[in-house]
Amino acid sequence: MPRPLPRSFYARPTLTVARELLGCVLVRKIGAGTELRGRIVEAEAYVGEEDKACHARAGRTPRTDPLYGPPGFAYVYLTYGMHYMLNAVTEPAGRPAAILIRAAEPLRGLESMARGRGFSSRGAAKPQALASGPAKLCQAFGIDLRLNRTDLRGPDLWIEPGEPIPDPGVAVSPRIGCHTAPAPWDLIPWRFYEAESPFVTPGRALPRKTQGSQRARHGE
DNA sequence: CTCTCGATGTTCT
DNA sequence: GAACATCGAGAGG
Repeated sequence: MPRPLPRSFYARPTLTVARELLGCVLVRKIGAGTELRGRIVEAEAYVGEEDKACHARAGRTPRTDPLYGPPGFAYVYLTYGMHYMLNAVTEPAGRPAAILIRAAEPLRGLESMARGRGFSSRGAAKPQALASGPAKLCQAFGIDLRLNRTDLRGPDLWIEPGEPIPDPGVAVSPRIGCHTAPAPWDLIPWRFYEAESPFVTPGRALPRKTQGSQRARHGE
């Protein structure tokens, strides 16, 4: 039974929603039988036309239109010509904002997720390789453009409440992949993730401008 | 382990 | 034309 978060959950400040989305459970129902479930462990906030890393920085266009719509719906788009990204629209209608769901801890339907990721059903795919990044998550959960504008109360895709993660378990950092946005939007710490989780985006060398070794040390 | 590069198509300048 | 909310393969230490 879908027990989705109510629309009022999303109709709040995006930073609050992003933080509280950690620990909630993303559910994808495919056909009659398969139900994929994953615990959200990483999310990023994109807020308003003034946020120069947000797609809405270019104003309302056919692509960004869902961001201006009512909260609690999906905003799905294609990037790099091959990867889909899943967002949850937030804030009251008219204010463009959303949360990028970046990573989840697989709970159920791991075999189907591995298939979606292109792993042969023979080899045992590591669970932390299934949805540890926004494009991987979409592959694992079978999310593509057909789910753009989908109601996040189901029946195809929804998010349920989960066990809340206490503050000490949550870390923040700049948003990943926003290094070309003008300051302060490139460094503003609007990425939220579970500090100790092995299911978040793996640390990678960020495309560096001219600096040498500038590593995002976290955890501790 | 680190770093570089190419895939691939839509959107924006 | 360039950029792009990415990923994985391959080269090198």
